[in-house]
This record gives sequence, C-alpha cells and structure tokens, in this order.
Amino acid sequence: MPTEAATPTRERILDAALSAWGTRGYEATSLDALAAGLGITKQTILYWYPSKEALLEALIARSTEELAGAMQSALDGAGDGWAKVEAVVRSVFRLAARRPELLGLVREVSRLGPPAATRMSLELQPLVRRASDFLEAEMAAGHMRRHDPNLLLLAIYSTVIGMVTEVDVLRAFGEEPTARSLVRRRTDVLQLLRSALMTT
Amino acid sequence: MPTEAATPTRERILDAALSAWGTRGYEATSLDALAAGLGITKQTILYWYPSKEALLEALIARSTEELAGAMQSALDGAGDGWAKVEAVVRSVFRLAARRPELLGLVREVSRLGPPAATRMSLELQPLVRRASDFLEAEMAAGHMRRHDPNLLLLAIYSTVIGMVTEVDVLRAFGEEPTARSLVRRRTDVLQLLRSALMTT
DNA sequence: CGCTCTGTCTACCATTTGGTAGAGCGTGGG
DNA sequence: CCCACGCTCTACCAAATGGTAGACAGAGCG
Repeated sequence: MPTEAATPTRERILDAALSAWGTRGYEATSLDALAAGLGITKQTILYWYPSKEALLEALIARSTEELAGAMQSALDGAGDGWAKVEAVVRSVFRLAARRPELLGLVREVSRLGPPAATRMSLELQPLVRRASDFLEAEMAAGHMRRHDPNLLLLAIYSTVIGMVTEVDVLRAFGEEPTARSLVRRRTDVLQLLRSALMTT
Repeated sequence: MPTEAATPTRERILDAALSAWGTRGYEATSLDALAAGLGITKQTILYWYPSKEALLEALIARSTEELAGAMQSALDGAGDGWAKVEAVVRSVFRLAARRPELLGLVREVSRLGPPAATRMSLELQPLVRRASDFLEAEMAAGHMRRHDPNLLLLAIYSTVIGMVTEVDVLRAFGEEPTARSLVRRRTDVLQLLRSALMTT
C-alpha cells in the first residue's frame, strides 16, 4: 500500500471503472476492456483489486463518499425550507453535468441488487436519514404539504435520477441529452417540485 | 409456423424471458438458464428465435403491445383532466402489482440502450404522443399548470417507474416492497402529482 | 408402409470471462 | 554491488456463453 500522496494506477482503475460501469453497465464491461482502455493488462487490475466484485465495492465506497460529500455541503449551505430543497436538487444536476458517470453508477448499482445495492444503501443511509428528518421538520412546521417523508424522498430521487440518467427515454420523449436541455430539465423539475411540495 | 390457436413453446419462451430479464436483467440471464427453467435445451430456444437479441426484440414487441394496450384503455376510459391522469397512473400501478416483470423489462430495456431501447421507444411513440397532446390540451384549457409536456411526461414516467421498480432503493428508504406498501406508494404518488399539476 | 416436415435434442465449437501462477524489471537501501 | 520489494506483464486455465450442424422422433398423409 503506497503511503505517498501521489495517485497512480490504483486510482486510475477506479476512474476507468466508474466511467465504464456508470455508462455501459457492470456486466457489459469486462476487466479486459477496462484494462485495454487504460493501456494496462487485466492482471494489473487484479493485483490492486482481488476480484471484479472487490473493485465494484471499492468503487462504490469511493463514489458514495463523493456523492455524500456533494450533497452534505448542499444540505449544510445556508437557507431553509424550499431554498434547501432547491440547493440539493441543483447540486444533483450540477453533478449530472460534471460527473454524469457518478449518477449513472448509482442507477446501475441499484439495479444490480444485493450485495452491491445493499452496501450502497447502507453507506448513503445517514444522508437519507438527514434528508428525511429535514422534510419531516418542514412538514411539521407547516411549510410543506404532508407526505410520508420516505416516500416523498423516493419520489424525488426517482424523478431527479430519471431526469438525469434516462438518456434513451429522454430521446423517446423528443428531448436531446444536451447541456441546454439539462438546464431546462432542471428548471422544470424545480417548478414541479415546488408546486408539489410547498403550501404557499 | 403453427397455424393453430394453441400456445406452446414459443410463447413459453417469451414468458420465461420476460420474467427473467424483467427482474434479473438481460446480460445476467443466459439462454442456458432460460432453457433450464423451462425444462428444454438452449437449442430449442434458438430454433424459435435465431439469436438472443432476436428473442429480446420479439419480447419487446409483445410487451410494448401489452403495455400500450393497458394504457390505451386507461386513456380511452371516461373522465377528463385529473381523472384521466389518475386512471393512467392507477393502471400502471395495477400492472406493477400483477405483472411487475413487465415494468421491470421497460426499465431494463431503457438501460440497455440502442438498438433495443430505440425499438421500444419507437413502438411506444404513439402512446407518448397521445399523452403529450392530452397534457398540452389540459394546460391550454387552464386545468393544469404550464409545463413542457414532454418534460412533464418524463418526470411522471421516472417517478412512477421508480416507485414501482426500484426495489433496493425502496429498501434503502426503509420501505418494504409489499403489496400494502405498493398501495401507499400509489396514494402518495397521486397526491404528489395532483398538487404538482392541478391549478385548483 | 414409407415419406416428409416440424420440433426437440445431442454433440460440438470459438470466444470471452474472471481468475491463478509465476517470471521479469526497475528502484531504493544496506 | 546486490538484494528485496513493489508493480506489471506473459502464459495459462476452467467455466460459461452464444451459436452451428446434424441426428432423431413423431405426426400427418399418400
């Protein structure tokens, strides 16, 4: 295990895996393909990570950390009520623009089911709890319409992840997955959420 | 090609493929596994469908037909404005209860990307157009808040499909995928949509 | 009876995949 | 100088996968 601060192969493998699995899918991308893209051999990957599944685990760990970081800072940021919801949604769309593979990976892992999905769930649990508590407080204060906070979160999650990762469905609905379109989608989602949630 | 009305192997293969691919995924289920589940051999499958991809195509064709049928009748049914939206959403949740693999397949195919996703899109296009036109008319009449109809549809699609197929995310949000829970999710989605869409 | 046609199976096959074993190679420390 | 260690590669391998070729069984029919 290298103690230096530099970041070589080990990280590059994670990057490649994120990019490939987050877009083409886990089963659809072999270790050989991954290695070829990096200009190394599969055995080098297996030196750093003992198996494909272990690599996925490591990738999930790193990605959830990054994800949670981004959303934590959005949650920590100033503002309350709607401003906070908007900040979080905006941060997700920012991620969609800058690191689409990251959200693609979330979608992919949730599809893979246990044990990968379970792991990811667990690691994102604190975030979910925090968001859920926030929503509940807002409802209690009468700022938002009453809903089951968990179901509400699930709905928001589905909507946003869908809006951001469902490229082909997007096309089916006559929307090209460009940056401009992403902004429009963001605006639309925010409008929708606002009317759905806020009482005033 | 059998001319009788009976339904043997050919249909059974489609059924098995729907069940397996709609839940475990396309790449994750081999032809051998499919055949074993049916008590036949892979070669029998390849006799009826020349390749795995051809089987997927046929499955998409049959499934979109069934799907479109269910939603058409919901759209055709009595009612206007909110009643119609509610009818459609209810029909999707009914499908989720009775034929979960069908919605699972939609999710799976949209993930697989072209050419499968493109095909499915094309076959569902008329339905999308009709729904989009309906929404637009309702907005024009002032019954619904103004949105881009296509984006609105995408949002509704994402929310409902997510609420219905994202089993592991569901668990992460502390919701067990039972029948009771499905009813709660339906109620919640309807409430959300109603506040989001309707002006009155 | 025998012929043909339909549907299923047995026997293979090439390729790909995740994974193992171990050689080689460069660098830093004694 | 050389040894040890960290890292990558070459050489394999067994299993699984999608697919091909062709045998075989039974039903319908002349």
